[in-house]
Amino acid sequence: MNDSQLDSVYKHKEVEDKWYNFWIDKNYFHAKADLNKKPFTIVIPPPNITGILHMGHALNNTIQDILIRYKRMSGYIALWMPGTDHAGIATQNVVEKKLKEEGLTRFQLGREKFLERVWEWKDKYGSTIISQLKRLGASCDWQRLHFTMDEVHSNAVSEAFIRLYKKGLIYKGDYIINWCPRCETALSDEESQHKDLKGLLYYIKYPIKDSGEFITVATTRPETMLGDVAVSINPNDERYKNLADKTIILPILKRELKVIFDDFVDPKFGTGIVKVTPAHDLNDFEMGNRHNLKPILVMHPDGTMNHYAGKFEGLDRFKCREEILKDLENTGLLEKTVEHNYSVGHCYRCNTVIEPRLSKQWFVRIKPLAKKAAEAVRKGKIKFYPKRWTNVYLNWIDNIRDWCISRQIWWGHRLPVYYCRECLKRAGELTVDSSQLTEKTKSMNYELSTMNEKGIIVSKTKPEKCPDCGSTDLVQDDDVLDTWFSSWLWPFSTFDWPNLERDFTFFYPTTALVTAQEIIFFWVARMVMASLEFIGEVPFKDVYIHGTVRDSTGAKMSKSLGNIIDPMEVIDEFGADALRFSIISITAQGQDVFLSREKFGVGRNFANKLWNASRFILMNLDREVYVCYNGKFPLENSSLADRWILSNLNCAIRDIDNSLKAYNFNNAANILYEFIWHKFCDWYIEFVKPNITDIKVQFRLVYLIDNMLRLLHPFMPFITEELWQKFPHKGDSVMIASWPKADKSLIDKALDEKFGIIMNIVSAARNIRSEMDIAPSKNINILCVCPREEKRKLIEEFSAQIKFVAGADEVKLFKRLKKPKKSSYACAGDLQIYVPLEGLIDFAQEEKRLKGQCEKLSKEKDNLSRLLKNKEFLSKAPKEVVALQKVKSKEIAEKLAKLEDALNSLK
RNA sequence: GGGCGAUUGGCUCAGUUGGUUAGAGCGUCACAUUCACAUUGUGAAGAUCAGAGGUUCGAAUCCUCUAUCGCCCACCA
Repeated sequence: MNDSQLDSVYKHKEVEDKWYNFWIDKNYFHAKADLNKKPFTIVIPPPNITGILHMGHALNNTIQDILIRYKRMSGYIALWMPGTDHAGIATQNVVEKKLKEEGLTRFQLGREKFLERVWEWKDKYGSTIISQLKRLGASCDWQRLHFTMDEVHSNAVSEAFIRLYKKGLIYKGDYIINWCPRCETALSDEESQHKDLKGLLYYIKYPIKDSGEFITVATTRPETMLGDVAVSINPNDERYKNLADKTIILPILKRELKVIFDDFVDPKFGTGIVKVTPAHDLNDFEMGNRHNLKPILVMHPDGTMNHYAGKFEGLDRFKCREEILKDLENTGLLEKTVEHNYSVGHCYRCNTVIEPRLSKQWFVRIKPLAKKAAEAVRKGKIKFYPKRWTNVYLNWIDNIRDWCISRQIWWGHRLPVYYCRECLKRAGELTVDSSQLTEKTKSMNYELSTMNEKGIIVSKTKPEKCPDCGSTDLVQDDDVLDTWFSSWLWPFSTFDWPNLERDFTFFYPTTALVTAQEIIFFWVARMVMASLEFIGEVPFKDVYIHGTVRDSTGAKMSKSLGNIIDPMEVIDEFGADALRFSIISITAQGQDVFLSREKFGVGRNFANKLWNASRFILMNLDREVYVCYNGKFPLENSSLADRWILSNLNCAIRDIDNSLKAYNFNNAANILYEFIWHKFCDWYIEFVKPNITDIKVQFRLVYLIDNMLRLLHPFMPFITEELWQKFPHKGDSVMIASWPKADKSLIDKALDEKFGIIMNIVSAARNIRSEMDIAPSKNINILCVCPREEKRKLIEEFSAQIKFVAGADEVKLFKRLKKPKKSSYACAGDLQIYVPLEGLIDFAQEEKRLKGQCEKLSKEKDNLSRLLKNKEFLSKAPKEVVALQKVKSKEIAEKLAKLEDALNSLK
């Protein structure tokens, strides 16, 4: 007996920090380029600094850690590049909220002071998520921790911007963009999330000038009528041909509107006449361009109406809508209101209804980049797992529109763009109508017009003077770049691009990207574009898209719904290993995960089972094993059980490898669960228990545990390290131990069949025991009838074990035997088992039990005989299948006959 | 409007290239605590694989249609 006594329950709290610190101290997470080895690289999807770890992160990072640990053990130089994202709008919102509590706005503070506050906030809270990742066990190379606002990244961002600008792929232009009136910034199309709303369609009468007649237009946003400059009709619409030279009077404002004819208008929708508001609707804007109409912007950036709105000036857009409707109703111009379902964009950060707004913004001309990115995927240079995302990606990228990259916020990478006021003045471009600007927009200076290239200087640092006119009156553009403009460089900016060195050459392109479906467009596609553009290579080879984490009702987990399960609480209660294992084992490839608290019991119980199996072995381990363990499984004098478990171990290794290679993580986890619990613990340990003092048995157990711990380590890093260290082992840590290799020569399916005979006997005996209500304290005798010599020998060999696990006094073997009186019967495979019950037998119960079995068998027999009479089956099915069915049929018939005999002899 | 996913025992999900006995886990029921583990063990009950049609000797699996749920995309005034 060994003196190292373990608790009977695995206590994760005493283990996790200890080993994490140990790994850190040993510097195991650091990946150093080594040309003699192969690289395996993953860049982390950088979590927002505003974020705290949620279950989506837990899933995402567990998957990455599994891959990284697996590959690291397999001999790769495995680099997991960590970092965080500055998350422009999100972070700015958080800090602004805090300011509000102090009664401050960012404008009162000014840009510089405000940014100081954001950095303060970042220093204080920005690393929360990093420490949470550590608790999860993430083996990131923390020496390389990056942040998207670090200098390296700012430099990369400027570099990218300038290169694209010089290639003519970045431009500034007037366009209808998605405007969030709460964040007061432009958003990309991807940042505007469409939601279906039940709304109303308002039919409004517009008077025809000097006629006393009206036309009717339909709109969902009446407030935008204040910006109408025309009404539009399909040129083929016979109904309205007479309106061609008429003038329409805009109600309320009494402005005169032209009538234009445009194919865009669908005669079947509404009245077939559309109001045209080029400053607040994309289609209207395009129509306006086609017909040379001058747009009228009627709102301030904060969504209140400006002076073009006349008496509605100062009202919020929705309040304005109400007032206009009242007004129209009072003047009899509101013809009708009908219910109408439509979809409206919402800000992905604050959920405010997006206002389409004419605005001067910076755009990336994306089609040339997208073309290459589509090609790379079509040619198979990048593969999606599961495959179906390929089409989603391609569909998006084939229909891509230019990317609006400027944001009117302060937290982010400021555009590397400077304006020469002198040049702009001379070009007449500096035309800010200050009466239109609120305090906010004034400070942002955002309407500074720069359509003329002259006067625009794109540069990483502020130039001393204008290269054209020599003026020193230069100002930097106030806007910052979309957060994703730094994210899309992430796979190579983390390698200090454009100053690429050894590490880059070694580790790039990265191997796999693990992410959620939500950001395929935001991030995945754009990284592909950026890498192809700036590096000339794909950024990664595999993209694994995992599902969304939902609660048990299927709702997406979110703070606002209050259905969050906090991973930190789960780690406290169940342990990090339990969290990791549970979430992985229930996540089929690419399927959404439905979580509830109870599900973490699976992992915890599994950890405890492993703990106790190890405890049992450790309790019985001789010192000699510690001294002499050489990592081998002693095959001399090995039994069927030994060869069986060894075959199954190698089978498991092979299948786990295949599963991991195919990104089937749940499969791999379940193979381990099945092997460790139901093969190793349930059968193997039970079978070696009688011989536990045998040193060879101990070596074998240690070998098996050693292998299991290695295989399980990527999934459950903490408990495997804790146990591995307690067992005889070579090396300093399981996390750098070598990954087991499957020895296919040891895999033998015949062993399963042979060992299955033993298992069947035990199961049959247990079944009888249970169904016949035989108390566990009462021992039984098992009479085994088996005509075949070799099988009898086999059973003989294991009689001690069978006795042990089935609670039998004796296992007697017979070549032939007339059914003994007063005994219960069972068939186990092709052999028969009797358990004499000496007066204890309840005939009625036994009859019922046997009849039940008979029924099952005869159904099966009927099915098979029908099949075997089917001529077409016999002629068309492969010979092997037919032969197999014949054998089966014969076996079943025999079994059934014997069962019926047993049943009859009861009477 | 277009696309995708799901539908399998009470619940949550597996199910590789079609092969005839559809698997787990949780839950349920019964029994068990001298046993490494009650976070346990043993046994049992429980599913005509959403529906219809088709291909095939043979379909949970392949095809078509339908239904329900969910997601994504889209410039439906």
